[in-house]
Amino acid sequence: MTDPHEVLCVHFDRYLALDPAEQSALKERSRVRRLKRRGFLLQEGEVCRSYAFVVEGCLRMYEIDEKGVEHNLQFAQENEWIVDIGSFHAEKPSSLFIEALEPSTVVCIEHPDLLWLYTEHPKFDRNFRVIIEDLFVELQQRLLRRNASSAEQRYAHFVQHHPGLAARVPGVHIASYLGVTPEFLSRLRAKTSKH
Amino acid sequence: MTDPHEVLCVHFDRYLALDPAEQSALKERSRVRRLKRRGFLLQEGEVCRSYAFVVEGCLRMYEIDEKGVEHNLQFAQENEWIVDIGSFHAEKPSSLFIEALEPSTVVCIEHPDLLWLYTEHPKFDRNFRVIIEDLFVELQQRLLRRNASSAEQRYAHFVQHHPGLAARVPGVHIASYLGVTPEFLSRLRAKTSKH
DNA sequence: CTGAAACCTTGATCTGGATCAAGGTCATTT
DNA sequence: AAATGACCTTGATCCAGATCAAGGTTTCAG
Repeated sequence: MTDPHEVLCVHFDRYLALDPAEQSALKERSRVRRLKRRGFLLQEGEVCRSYAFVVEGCLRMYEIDEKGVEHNLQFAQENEWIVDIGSFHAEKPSSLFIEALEPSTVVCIEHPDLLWLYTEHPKFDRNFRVIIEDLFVELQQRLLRRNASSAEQRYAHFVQHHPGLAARVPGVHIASYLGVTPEFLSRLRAKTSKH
Repeated sequence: MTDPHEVLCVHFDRYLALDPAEQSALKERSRVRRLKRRGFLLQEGEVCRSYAFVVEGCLRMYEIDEKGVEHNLQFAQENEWIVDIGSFHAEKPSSLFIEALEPSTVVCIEHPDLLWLYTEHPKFDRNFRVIIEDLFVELQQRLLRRNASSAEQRYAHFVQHHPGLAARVPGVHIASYLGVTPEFLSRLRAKTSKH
């Protein structure tokens, strides 16, 4: 309903809010993309060309291992970023996929545009530093949990901290995100739901 | 070149190199700390007050779970950073420990000093953004490996990519870092070493 | 409306890695 | 030089979670 660019600008209010000049620069240097369910924003072998900000919908980023098994690394819902940062910055082919789980709307900032924003408006350096720091902390916690907690505990934690995702995303994908098989997740759910 | 501050300045040459003004600002706003073996830079319950850059030695960051088991989250050797970013920025008590595995020398930048550097010299925003981006990518890869590879593969990968650490750090700590028990790591080593 | 694909469940069996237990080798300290 | 504790190894047993197999339900494109 509201303009996707607008949503993105508002998002930055959570950090150092953008002044009008920065807002219009951002609008000029980004573009809206709409994806249908199962549409890809990135596929293995391609260079990840843009930082994507989710305005509406839900996406996942995953890898396929040598046995052909998928491993979900990240979900992104409204107001979250999704990008293969390694591929994006090095401009090297990615080993990841980014796929829409629902019809989705994202705002994309391509590599040269982001660099331009960084150097022309240092506030973007600052804001993206803070954004990544937060993601980094989350990721560290996830890795610690992966090593320190049982599948049951990890699932309980996921449901508690991402109730939206738990309801929105098929179990197969949650299982893969947590590092268990779909069968085992099903059993966990069965156990959990009796009381 | 043996001056720890000097080593830190040189480190930034890998990113946007610092000009003389930035170098002297950095020197003024950081301080050298020496730790003996088993000395702590951070303990559970304390606020992590500083970003630490390792000039010499080797440290680890870990958590102790409710059963009293340690889980190593990160090692840091010469020219690497170690900090609980979450605790540092939120100025909240940490749940982590940072301990020297050897007598070590680090350069510390405290919270107010880093903020001052960020606002006074925006290049630090940029450089720390890039530093964290790199760490973030590494962490993502580790999490993917944790979910997609066997203990044997993870250990092989560790030895290949961190031969220095593999030789320097006791097996117990490597095991914990990889998410296996020391006993199992010992068996992996036995298997691996017979050609 | 229909068929195929996506998704979930449940049972039977198997296995990578954990746990428990014991002994052995170094270093450091006293 | 003994003693303490850190570190590594090896064997026996156990279990959380994987794998394999089958059937059931919902979703949706044609």
